Amino acid sequence: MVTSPETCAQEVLEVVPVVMRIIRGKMRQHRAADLSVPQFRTLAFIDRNAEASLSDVAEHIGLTLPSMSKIVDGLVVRKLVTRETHPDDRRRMILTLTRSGQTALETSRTATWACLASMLAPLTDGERTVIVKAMDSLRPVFTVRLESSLKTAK
Amino acid sequence: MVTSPETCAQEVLEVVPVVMRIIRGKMRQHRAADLSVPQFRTLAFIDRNAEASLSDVAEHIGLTLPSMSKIVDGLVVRKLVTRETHPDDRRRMILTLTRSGQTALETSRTATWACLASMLAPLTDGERTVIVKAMDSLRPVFTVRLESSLKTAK
DNA sequence: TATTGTTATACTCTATAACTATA
DNA sequence: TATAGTTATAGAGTATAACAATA
Repeated sequence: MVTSPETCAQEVLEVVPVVMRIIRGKMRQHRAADLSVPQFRTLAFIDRNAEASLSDVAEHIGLTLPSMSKIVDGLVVRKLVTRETHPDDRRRMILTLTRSGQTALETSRTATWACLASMLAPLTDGERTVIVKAMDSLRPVFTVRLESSLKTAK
Repeated sequence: MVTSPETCAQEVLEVVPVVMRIIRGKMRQHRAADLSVPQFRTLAFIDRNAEASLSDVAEHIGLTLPSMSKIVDGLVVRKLVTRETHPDDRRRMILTLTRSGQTALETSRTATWACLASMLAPLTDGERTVIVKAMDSLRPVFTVRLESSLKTAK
């Protein structure tokens, strides 16, 4: 079976926005955490990358610095993230999750997983396997490369 | 191979937002059309469903009536859509694409397809086939009926 | 001079509540 | 009364441009 890039693109363009809308809704629905998708992704990145700078996060999430700055503002106000200046380079910020931030991330992640999982449960194992394989193919294609800014920063 | 709903959900939750962000960027990038994703989806729906009402569009895109109304406002101002009252029920709107609207839709669709296709081109045929199959599985799962939530909201 | 980040400003997207017009 | 849609209002997400602080 041959699948042209065009056909594949068409399918992706049709389905991904629909899935995205559901994910967004699910996340907002969990009042305990109440995180938007960008907020969730920001917390997740900071969790995975200790002492990340604002530029690191912005680059990975794919936002401009001002946009990222504003999102982090909100997270700091909600006390989910702390923002300190780096002792060795006072231009840089060191972003860290607070205890609350870790909890919010975990709560949101678990609840959203559970919701999505229940939606995916009616599918067959085979279908889910295909979906996972598809995601594994798509991930590197659409992931912004961090050209070592993180590593050099550390 | 067994893939649990949880594993599948995790993968979807991780990859879909990344793909979505690229799609959004690509769409905005084509200055000729310059459509946001919701605008694009709205035009596509009106194109597929002649004489759609505002409620029809809102329900299928998954937005509230005021949100949809505002999006359509913008499209009407840009002369991509016409908004007329239905002769048989003057509460209803009849939404139709203008010539410009058809052109904008086609331009945006083609350009975005081409961009995505070029990103998907390095994958193997097999990988693309898997992606298409995955999208076909995901589509019905996430194409959710919103009537219930809309009605209870009233 | 280059880098990191913030502020100012201006959009779009989105929701809820209150309203109008029509049925 | 019920339905279709708009207006009012508010807040988040996003971008560009201009700026400040630091290196």
